[in-house]
Amino acid sequence: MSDHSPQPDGQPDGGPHPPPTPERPFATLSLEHSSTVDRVAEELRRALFDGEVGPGTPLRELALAEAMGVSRSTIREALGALVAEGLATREPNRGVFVTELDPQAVHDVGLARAVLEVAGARRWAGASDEEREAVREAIASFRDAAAVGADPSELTAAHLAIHRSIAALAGSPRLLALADALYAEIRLGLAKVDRIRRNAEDQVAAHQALVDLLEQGEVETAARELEEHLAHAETSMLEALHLPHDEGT
Amino acid sequence: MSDHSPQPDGQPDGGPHPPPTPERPFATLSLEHSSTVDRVAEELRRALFDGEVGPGTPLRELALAEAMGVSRSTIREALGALVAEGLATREPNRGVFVTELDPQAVHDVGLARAVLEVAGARRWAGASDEEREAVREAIASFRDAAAVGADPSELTAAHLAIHRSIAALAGSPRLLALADALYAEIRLGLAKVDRIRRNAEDQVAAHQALVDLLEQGEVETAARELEEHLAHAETSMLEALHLPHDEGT
DNA sequence: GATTGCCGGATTGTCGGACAATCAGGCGTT
DNA sequence: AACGCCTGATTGTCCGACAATCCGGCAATC
Repeated sequence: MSDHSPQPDGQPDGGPHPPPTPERPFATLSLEHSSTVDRVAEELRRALFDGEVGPGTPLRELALAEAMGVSRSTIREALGALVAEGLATREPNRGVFVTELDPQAVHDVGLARAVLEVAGARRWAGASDEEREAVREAIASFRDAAAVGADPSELTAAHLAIHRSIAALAGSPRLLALADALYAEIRLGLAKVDRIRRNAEDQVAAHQALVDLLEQGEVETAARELEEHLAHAETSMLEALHLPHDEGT
Repeated sequence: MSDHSPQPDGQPDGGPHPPPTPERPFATLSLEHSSTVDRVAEELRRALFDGEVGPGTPLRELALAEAMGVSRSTIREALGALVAEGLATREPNRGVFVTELDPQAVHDVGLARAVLEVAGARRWAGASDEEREAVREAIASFRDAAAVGADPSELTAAHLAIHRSIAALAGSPRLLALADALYAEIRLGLAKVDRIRRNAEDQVAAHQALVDLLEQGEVETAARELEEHLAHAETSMLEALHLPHDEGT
């Protein structure tokens, strides 16, 4: 929860820069300093999300250092970041391991999601125009992705982007940062079992219906609908995790 | 968000160990490994909360290393932890500084608090007995502290402990971890302006009334009451931060 | 045969030193 | 006053080192 928007990759912030004004001529310019640690952490995240290293796998400092051609110190710092994001777990004097999602953790993530997203949905009317528009755009992207039959991982990303935009309605960077961390954990759990996706078209329709309710001011109905949707998603994810017989690559 | 309970000191978890059973004879035993980094981080937190180093102060690696008699690497790691908790901010190539709370940040913290605590309050009936009991105990402690006229910092701690116990009602470690981070930021902001506390007895009564509502099942009323309380707390904190003329020491 | 004691390899935790890259501020030049 | 340059301070990253800790296996013990 450091810079309060780890933005674990995948969902672009959407917020374009403010236009330049006569008094502030270069307001559009910005440049992201990328430290080595950042790049290492990013690469590790990618590997986790792509399922290249499964839950429980130890992340050895020396091995990683040699593999990525950087010093052990740098790896150590990057691992610290992953641990802080919940993607990995540090066991003192034993090392850090890719986080394993037990049913309890899945439930907790579901619970936390519900609180954040319902809070966002309830604030639909009070949110800014940009925030509401972001939700519509997220749905549109999801619809497009489903239409062209994108791969499961892209569908998942687009799907989560919708929920993220809903959580963003609350207008709190800190809450959004937590939501991002939760979505990252979800992606971690779904890395290897993405195929379980049901009919994408149905999903699009369901989410569209949800937003329709919001647009019509039926906030409470939408909130209940959302909670149900999330409860369903949770059991669905539990099933997926209980059938880890994926047989070796 | 690593172990999901940084427990930034102050509020003990309250949850005692599960009793030993015939099959698990030593369930009560546990031992906290304290690494050097942990202790450094803890000492830094203390210094921040006690106002020994004010917001905006740069935390120089070399200086800290020499002062605390540890290596720069260790300091660096500890600073990373503080940054991850939001207590400090890292500016690339410039160093890490004690976080300064601008009005916008205060508002965000207030917003996030409201979401988390209201969510907890709404779940009063659904929470476990221990969690409800924790709220009552927190209030009792606060009352005691007010009665014996404890110092402001202790009062603040006891006060926040109440709100923490309410957030805990939601039953989600992840949400609670975020709440802890928020309380830590609040403590940071209040480090030097603790005296603004109004009549402690009134505060006790107000919180007692809130819990009474919950006990009576008036959840929605309690939720509204709580939101109002938090909004008030926010403006009160803003006032405090706008009068930083603390002079001397 | 189960428990205990001990050894060895692997890995982390911490240290110290080193150096390039970057930044802030001062100083002189134009 | 704006620009360019230099210097000192600080960070980012690297390397090598060593003790502490942990795991596993093997031998000794009851």
